[in-house]
Amino acid sequence: MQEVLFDFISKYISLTDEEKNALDALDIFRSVKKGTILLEEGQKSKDSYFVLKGCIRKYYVIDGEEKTTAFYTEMEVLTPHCVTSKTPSEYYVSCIEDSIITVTNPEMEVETNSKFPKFEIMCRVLSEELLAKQQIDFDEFKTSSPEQRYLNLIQKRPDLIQRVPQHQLASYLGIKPQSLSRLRARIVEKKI
Amino acid sequence: MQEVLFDFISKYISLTDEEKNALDALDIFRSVKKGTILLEEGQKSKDSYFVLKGCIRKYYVIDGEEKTTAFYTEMEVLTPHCVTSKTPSEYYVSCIEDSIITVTNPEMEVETNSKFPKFEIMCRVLSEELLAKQQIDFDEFKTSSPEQRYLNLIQKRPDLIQRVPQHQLASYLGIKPQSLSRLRARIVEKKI
DNA sequence: ATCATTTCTTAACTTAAGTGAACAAGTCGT
DNA sequence: ACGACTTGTTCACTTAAGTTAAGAAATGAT
Repeated sequence: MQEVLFDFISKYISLTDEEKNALDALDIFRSVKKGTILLEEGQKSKDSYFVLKGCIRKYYVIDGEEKTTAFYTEMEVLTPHCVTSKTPSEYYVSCIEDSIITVTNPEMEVETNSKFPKFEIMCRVLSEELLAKQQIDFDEFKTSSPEQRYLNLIQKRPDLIQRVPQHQLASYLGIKPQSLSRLRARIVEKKI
Repeated sequence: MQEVLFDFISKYISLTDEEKNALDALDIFRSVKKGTILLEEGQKSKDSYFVLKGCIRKYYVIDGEEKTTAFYTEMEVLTPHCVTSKTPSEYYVSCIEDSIITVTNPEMEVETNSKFPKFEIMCRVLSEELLAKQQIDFDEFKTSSPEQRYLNLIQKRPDLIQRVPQHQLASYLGIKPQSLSRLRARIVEKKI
């Protein structure tokens, strides 16, 4: 499984054997069962998750209702807000498929970054990339209707539609499950 | 005006006189008039903007309609997507008040970062911070109705409601100007 | 295999946003 | 001061999403 991580990293920086060993030594790989809750509301965690295989989801509970706002699949990183803000988490993170992830914390990063300055650069590039992507996604969300957003999702992350329950997809699209169901029926209607 | 920039930077790293001089030497301060278009759709620009005073806005033109997706005010940075993606810009950036901004490009950053490794760290922290903030904003947007979003905006960025035209605010909230006008009337109604 | 739970769909009704148009108020340039 | 353009509001009408509820289908546990 390390290979998947090394391949990912090699897109940003080249790794020496020494660096690979240092990463191995951190013992960051975890195998998690579907349904496992990685982070709960109110918890103070320092852990970031990088998905090597599988899917994790972030959700809020508002007025007793789950509101899913993000899915993280292969090669995606989630650093919960509470890690940087040092406040209790506003949301949950759970595993919606049996998954393999890495679990890291800021201390590990600080240590690795000071030993290998290359990592600092990779972290900056990565978070800048992520920020740029996030901004485009947000813009698209704001400028389109729920129906357009769903059609857009079919184009951009068709896998999600297969692997994720509809009611979780609905809040991801900013609507209610019934609306998504109706909207889907409407689209099929139009095609005929 | 440099002082404003130095104060901002000093929240992240401490600056020596040598470093301050290096920054001065870059000659990055610009004074821009209201209405100036800093970036046009289709353009390939490398410039990032940091607002010291005033307000700039980012907008798309979709089916002949302007869709405003972000405002940047004092102490906020905009690195347009085209800078990192090296593709023509999908959107416009214009100045909606007489403003003072800095204009920088990746070459400057590379140079400064290699001279002063501290800057690399600041850049990472900054973009991580921005990413975290952006994610919270996106989550809030997804989990709330237009009316809640407007009430939220009154709390979080009351200045925007004063300094920005309503029809631009509307698309920022993901709705049409008429809907915002109606929604505002509804809120006033409720208060009485 | 059965029961309970979760997930998804459908329908009727309510509420709010989109649309198109008209008008008033404000701003800008000359 | 004037007209042109921009901005904001209102209204009538259309369309779509929210709500509540019922039931079908799928999933999981024992």
